Amino acid sequence: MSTLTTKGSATRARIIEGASATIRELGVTATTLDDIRARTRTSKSQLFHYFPSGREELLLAVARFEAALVLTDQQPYLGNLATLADWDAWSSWRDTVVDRYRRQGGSCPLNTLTSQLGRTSPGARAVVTELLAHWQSEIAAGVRQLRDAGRISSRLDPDTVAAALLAGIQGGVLIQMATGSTVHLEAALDTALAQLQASAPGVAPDGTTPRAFPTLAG
Amino acid sequence: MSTLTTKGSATRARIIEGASATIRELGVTATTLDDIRARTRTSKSQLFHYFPSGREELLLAVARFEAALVLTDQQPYLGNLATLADWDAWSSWRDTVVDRYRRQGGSCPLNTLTSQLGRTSPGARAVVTELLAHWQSEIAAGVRQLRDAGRISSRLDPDTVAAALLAGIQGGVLIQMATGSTVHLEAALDTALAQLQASAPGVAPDGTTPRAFPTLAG
DNA sequence: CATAGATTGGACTTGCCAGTCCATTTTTCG
DNA sequence: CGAAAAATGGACTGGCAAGTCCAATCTATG
Repeated sequence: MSTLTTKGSATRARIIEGASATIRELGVTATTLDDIRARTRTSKSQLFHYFPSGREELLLAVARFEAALVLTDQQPYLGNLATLADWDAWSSWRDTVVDRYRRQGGSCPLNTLTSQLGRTSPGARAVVTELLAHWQSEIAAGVRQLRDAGRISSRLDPDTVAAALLAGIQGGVLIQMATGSTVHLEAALDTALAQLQASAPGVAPDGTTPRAFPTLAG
Repeated sequence: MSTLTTKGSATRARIIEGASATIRELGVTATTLDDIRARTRTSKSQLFHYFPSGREELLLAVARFEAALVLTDQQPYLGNLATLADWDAWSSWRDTVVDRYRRQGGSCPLNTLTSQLGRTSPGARAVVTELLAHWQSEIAAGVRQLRDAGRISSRLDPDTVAAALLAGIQGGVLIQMATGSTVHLEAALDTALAQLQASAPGVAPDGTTPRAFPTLAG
């Protein structure tokens, strides 16, 4: 690998971003190198100069890019979860997640990339796995915070709760991809948060709670 | 469309099943018509005889086939949910779901098919949407049953709970595809069931319950 | 400035794969 | 049986898309 000049790394970044955008529009399968070339105004040799082993390598770079995007995008909210022990932090995080995916209109490039690369390339699998682990650990930290502050039942295991919550989010997004609606995503988030809150000491057995957090009243 | 003879429909079915199996192994994108031909010992003309508009049409038929498979596979357990109002029914359903996907080893052809066809073909989208709706309504019926029997809080909305549960399952399977592990799937199911049970009238605020159902003890 | 290495343009090759076509065989049914 | 319809075999086409290659240009730096 030759050392990149300023110009070089700019081009490389342009390719990745363009590829990412193209994939969002067309899907991984339908996206060809020529589509990417067209959007990024690059030549064949540039693509293979910066990603010598070709398409796979570029797609992997896109996966990393998308993963980083998700994290930097969520991080402030996740950070709040881990430090505030405050229902409002959870509530606004919930809204952020829903907003993000609603705006994204059900594309989730990472899911698509996983479908295509997951089987073939262990690298892509690792990227996704690490993203999930990171995400989950931040959620778990938030749950632990709540538990230590005595705001949820001490019988809830933070890691299990976080795993379930993450699964709900991923599934909600997946379903959004098929149906176009975010109701499942919202149901997953709201249900999980309601569960946390309902477990709080001092909440009546039937779920009635004096706090202002949304519950699942029928 | 010419009328199918016995032999004809047998061949057609063989193609669909073979395609389904091939896709499980190779993924949708990597599966070519020749792969399917090889496995099903058919000729090009047969493929296009039974699926005149080609690959897309065949894939759609596979999607329908898989959807039907999931439903007939789950139906007895789902039926129990809707009639028994019994924690054991839920527990064994939970085990069935986990078993099914664990045995399947994280392939989920429907997810893969959605990724590839969802964008292009509205037909595939419809198949998945309908499968999800069906599945969800069966779960919701079970939850309603529990509620009417007074075994869970009346404040839980069956449809919302079912939507969240379904999202958790789908997400769990999706994560299994990336990580190879079913812990998220199990966490989603266990958390949801624990939530239902914890909401039962007579359960202590901290989640302590006299019943034998697994809880999320830390 | 000079040169080595980085960057870029784009024509060309290669191979694959969906889809076409027609000839042949098999089945149905009057 | 015998014609019509259905089923099958497999060669062939056409196009597309990934990857190669080399010549031409830029950029860093001594």
